[in-house]
Amino acid sequence: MEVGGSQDVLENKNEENDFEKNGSSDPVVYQLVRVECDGTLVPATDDEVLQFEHFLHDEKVDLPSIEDEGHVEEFFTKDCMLLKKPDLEAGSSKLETTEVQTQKLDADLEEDRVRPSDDPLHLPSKCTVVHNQQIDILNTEQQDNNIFQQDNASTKTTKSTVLNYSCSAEKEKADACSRPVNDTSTRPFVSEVTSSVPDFSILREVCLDNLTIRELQEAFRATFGRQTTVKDKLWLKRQITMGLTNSCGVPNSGCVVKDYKIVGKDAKQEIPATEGVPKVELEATSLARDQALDTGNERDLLSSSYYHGEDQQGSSKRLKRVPTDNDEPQGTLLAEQGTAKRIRKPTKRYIEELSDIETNDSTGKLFSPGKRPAHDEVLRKPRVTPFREIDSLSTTYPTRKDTLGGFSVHVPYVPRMRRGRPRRDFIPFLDHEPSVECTEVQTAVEMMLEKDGEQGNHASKAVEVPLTKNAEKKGGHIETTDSKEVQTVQANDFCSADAIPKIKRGLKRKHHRAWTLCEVLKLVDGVARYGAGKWSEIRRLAFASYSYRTSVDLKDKWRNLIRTASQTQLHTEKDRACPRKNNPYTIPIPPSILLRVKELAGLQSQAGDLVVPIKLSGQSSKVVQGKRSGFL
DNA sequence: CTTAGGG
DNA sequence: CCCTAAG
Repeated sequence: MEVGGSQDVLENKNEENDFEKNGSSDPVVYQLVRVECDGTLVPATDDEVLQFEHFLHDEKVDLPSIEDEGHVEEFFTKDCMLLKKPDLEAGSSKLETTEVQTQKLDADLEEDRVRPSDDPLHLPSKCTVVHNQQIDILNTEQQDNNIFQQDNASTKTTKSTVLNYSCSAEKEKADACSRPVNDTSTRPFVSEVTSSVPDFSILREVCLDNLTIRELQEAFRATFGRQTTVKDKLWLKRQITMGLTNSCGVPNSGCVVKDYKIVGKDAKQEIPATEGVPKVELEATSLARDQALDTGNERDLLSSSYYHGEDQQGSSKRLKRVPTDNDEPQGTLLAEQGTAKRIRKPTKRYIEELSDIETNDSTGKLFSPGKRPAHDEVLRKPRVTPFREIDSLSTTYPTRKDTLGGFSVHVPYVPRMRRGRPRRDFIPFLDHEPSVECTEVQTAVEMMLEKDGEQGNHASKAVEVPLTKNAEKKGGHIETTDSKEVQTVQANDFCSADAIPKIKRGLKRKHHRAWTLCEVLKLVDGVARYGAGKWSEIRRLAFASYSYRTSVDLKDKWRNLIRTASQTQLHTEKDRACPRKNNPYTIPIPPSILLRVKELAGLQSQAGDLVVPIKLSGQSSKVVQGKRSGFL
């Protein structure tokens, strides 16, 4: 069953939009919802979903451990929160850990949600990801690393935008939590993290309740090795506690951490440190449930639903893991090592992103929906699914064939993803474009062949290549990208993002075609006949043979002509003095033509609505001695 | 799709 | 040339 579930992940997701559904199915589904002030959940809008998707995606794909906390934090600060709805059927055993973690996390999140005003950062409405069902992700053929990614991919397809952030996050969290101080596991990031983790031995016994926010933050830092800007005491406490105890079953309040154990101040319960990490966590969780430890209402809700499902799968799902609860981290370590999965090495990107996020966060500058999101979002997008996939396969980008100046070449292909303002700071990917080399030749040829209009039309239009491969994803993702400026979750796009736009750019740019004298003449004539502004007409009638000149081109050219004409006139004499100024590469336009252009321009502007074209039967430039030519 | 404009 | 906003 599990397996089947996993396979159907995507499908399930699609179908599980409605979080009302119970967790009868295995798949874990996250739905993005908005939590209103009153705590009600409202389905997120596409935009919101979009945002989250990115965010989530990032998280999942490359985020390793501990940092998760940070992310979550970010989440909050951004007024977004991840909520998992635990209809619980634990997925496969593997997943379980995650699941459990998730549960806990959710609890935390919920907690946060419940206490909106605690933190200034919390805004009235929030975005929440609801976890509808458990997905047996782990069973998927993809291994840990890929799982989330895959998940994302599938998610994207869904318009409903089901997000499964918690999964990874949870997982990570689990890792973090379970990670013992001396964890020497082979996991790359783990070691890394570990190193950064200050010895919280000093925190072995602490009563978090007595700490100030600042102290808590400090403790947080000590525990997770990273700074936090969260000012939510409760949250901090919980995080810290969890971190120290490797447990997620942390009461909302009144608890003391003792030797990696949580000691309920209220004497409610004592949660054994779950060294077994996730797995153990599960146990712990269940335990907690039994004990009805937490006072949190939301918690109860969660647990109820959560456990609801659990009963069925209960034993089977649970890790076979022996409940050997060693309070000792070491034990945890061993256990961890024994566990095959949960190995995800941090991506550089991830790291950067993370830091970036933090940076931003610390800045205290919550991104304002207005501006930057536009770019960032777009930029980020690409990396999300399609590209990722590609990336993993081979670091190459998809290419398409294009003909430039008669040369057939492969150019990186990227589907057009946005319609918003283009990014300007990208580094031209054009260098790639073969057209450069060909250009000279071609232009030269063209010059000589001004007549044959049809020539070289190939280059002009980039063919819309159906991206079959990315189709699905695109549908879900890229497409959505178009949505205006959605406030993006984060602005850290720099790494992956910028690459995409460039590519696209390069592809699209039409081959440059120098205007020939002949064309200019025709243009001028056309303007004279039909009037400036009738570009389509002119193009149709006068440029019938030059298919590569669009009305826009004509317009642009005309504009340039006017510009040069005016300049030339003024500086005619000067030009002689400074011949260098004349661009040798531009075709010198005979003064006569310029003159005429000028006149026409003047007439046009003057006439205003006197659109009536002046009939110049004669081709000679001089002919047009407009009555008003004097004006200019 | 066309135009007009800014880049 | 590109990209967009307006028609």
